Amino acid sequence: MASSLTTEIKTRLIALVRDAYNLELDDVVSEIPPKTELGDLAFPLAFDLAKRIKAATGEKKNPREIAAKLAEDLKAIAGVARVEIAGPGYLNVFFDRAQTFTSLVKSGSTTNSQLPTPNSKLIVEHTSINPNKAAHIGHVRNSVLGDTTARILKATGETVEIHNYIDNTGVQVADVVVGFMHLENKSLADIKAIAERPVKTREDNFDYYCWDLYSRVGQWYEEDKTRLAVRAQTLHEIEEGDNATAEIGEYISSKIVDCHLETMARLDISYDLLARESEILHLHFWAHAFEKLKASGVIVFETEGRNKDCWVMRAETADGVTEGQGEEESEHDADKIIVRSNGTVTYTGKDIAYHLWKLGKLGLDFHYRLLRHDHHGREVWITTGDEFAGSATHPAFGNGTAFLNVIDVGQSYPQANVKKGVMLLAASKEELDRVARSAHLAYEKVTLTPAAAVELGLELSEADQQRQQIGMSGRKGLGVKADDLIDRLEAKALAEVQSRNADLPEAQQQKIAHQIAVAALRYFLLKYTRTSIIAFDFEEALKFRGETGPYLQYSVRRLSNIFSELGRSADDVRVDFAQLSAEEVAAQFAGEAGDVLWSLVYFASRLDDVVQVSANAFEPTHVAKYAFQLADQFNTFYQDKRFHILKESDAKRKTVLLAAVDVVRQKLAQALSLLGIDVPEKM
RNA sequence: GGGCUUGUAGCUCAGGUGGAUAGAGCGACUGCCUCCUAAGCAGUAGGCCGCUGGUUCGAGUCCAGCCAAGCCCA
Repeated sequence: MASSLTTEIKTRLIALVRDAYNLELDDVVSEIPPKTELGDLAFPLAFDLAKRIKAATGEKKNPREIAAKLAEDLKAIAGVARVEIAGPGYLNVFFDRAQTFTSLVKSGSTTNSQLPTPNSKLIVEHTSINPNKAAHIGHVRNSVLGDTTARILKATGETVEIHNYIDNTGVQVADVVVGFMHLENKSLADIKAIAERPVKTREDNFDYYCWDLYSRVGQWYEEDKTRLAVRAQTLHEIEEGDNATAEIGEYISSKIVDCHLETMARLDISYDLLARESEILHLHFWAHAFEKLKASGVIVFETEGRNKDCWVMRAETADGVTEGQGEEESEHDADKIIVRSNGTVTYTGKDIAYHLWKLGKLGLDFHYRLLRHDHHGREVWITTGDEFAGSATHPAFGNGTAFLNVIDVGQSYPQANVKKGVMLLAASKEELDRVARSAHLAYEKVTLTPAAAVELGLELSEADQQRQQIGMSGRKGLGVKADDLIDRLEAKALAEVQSRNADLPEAQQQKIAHQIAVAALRYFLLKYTRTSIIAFDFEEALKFRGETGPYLQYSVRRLSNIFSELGRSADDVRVDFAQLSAEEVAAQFAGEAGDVLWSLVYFASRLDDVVQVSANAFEPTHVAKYAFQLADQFNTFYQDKRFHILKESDAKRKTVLLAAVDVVRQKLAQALSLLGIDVPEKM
């Protein structure tokens, strides 16, 4: 395959440079030339070599001359057709098109040949929505990023365990409990009646009910600040457990979690484990971690200064380099406090305890029970604090080699501290290296354009009208609810499907509309890099044309339709293809039309590389952009007058074209699957 | 005040480890359904890549300093 050939060429170049110039290169930079005519792989290394040779020997060499010397040897590598020196000294390699293409066709649907990384498990945490109200578009960005990143990591051979952290004892849950108990004077039975009432419209859903209630509680506090004492008391009772308030909190949060799981299932997102804050509390994870942190000296007790009587994390990095010691106190000092002078633990402290568990270093474990089977029938487990409620047998959770947390960018500093705390406890260099791979997958928020805010019923102040974007606010009840948006997408897609495929049964139309809606939403959220703020605009999100998910689906549909029209399978075509000689295949890649065909096939062959880059950077948008480019290139090819695939009279040429179509189809379908996008049977 | 992030076409955004003529979508304009094809395609217009320096054979990319916006922390 192309990527292994690249590796071979690089290895050879390093050896050549060693022999010819006595220089040791760590790696060789390669790039893809801007035009097919310039070659398939370019090495600008002669420029760098000229400089290094001059520095070492004082001898001035022309980069072109150096490149020419190296080129001779590369020609001998199997799979390399020819090598050219271009411009001021580029070394451009042309692949043997027939050979590369033939191996691509042969490899069929097999993906990366990479072996699974042994003894490694990545814990990906995403979603983690406060269980007190309906999920909105910002939450969905988190879930789609996390889910897609996990799919991509798995494709590179990683073992991935997906966690969804549930803060069921936090202040947000407390607020909704306050709403039910103090604003509405409802008992647990009353709340159950609401949660379990028959649902006629979305508005009847329990998470929608809580959405409104939560914003009313916010107003209630606003009206009289002394009411915040009610919140404090409620929160305290929830944290304590074993009382009526805690029971209500437990019921509400569990019901809301159910709602969230249903919402995410619509987008084909699921989890291995739901880890709950209540268990972290009641199983005393923190107390355990506290002892470890004290014993290892990672945190120290301050006896003087402004952090007097606090336990703080040492201002020393994992490398042993001290930072900002002495007079220069860090501005973020407060966050390095792990235990306050009044004896309470900070969030950072509790989070360190939880992450020690993720890495199997806490010396404590949750109990687990099977919560449900997801929409694919896979098991979804949840933690429990009650040993007897837990299942005797369960999968081995946690004990990961590294953790990846999908959390919005606002948490960057606390997250950095959590990682630092965990790193400081690493027992060995090897462990440190493994844990160092852990990362905070920070992503920017989804905000509202002023137009979207107006559409949601917000009356804009003059100042707001001037702004580019308006932040969503759960507290104010301002936001685009995930289920509302999916509903709108499905309705719009259904109208489109009906106008194109009126003859299909309604159930099938709805299934297709659903698939299109999911594709539109997922791609909309993945086309941006993580660091880009998405200003949500209804018109933009509801688009099915241009750079969108439905465009990608449509492209795969077209690719597949070629085979339906042909009346033969891709396997049949591969059998035909195997009969062709190398010369017959090569003939189809000659000339200008051959260049067009080759660049399409070559681009399709690059999926594995893109997936690897995407996985390394935890940036799923790379795969999304690649899929769009591949689809775009195919559609251009498809309308090119020189390629009338089914009408092609030359049987051998037709076979090569069909084999090429199949390669593109498989790679594009594979990319879409990594993005969590299904391809409808008809479009 | 400090930390993080961002600044590229009218708008929204791509541009791994510095490389050849900086790209896409949307919007605008001109065309293309007698064809395996219109959820599509071809074409036109649109750029001091925030500013100023520096490193380099070569900078949208790296470094420094400014300017502006957003977020986080006191």
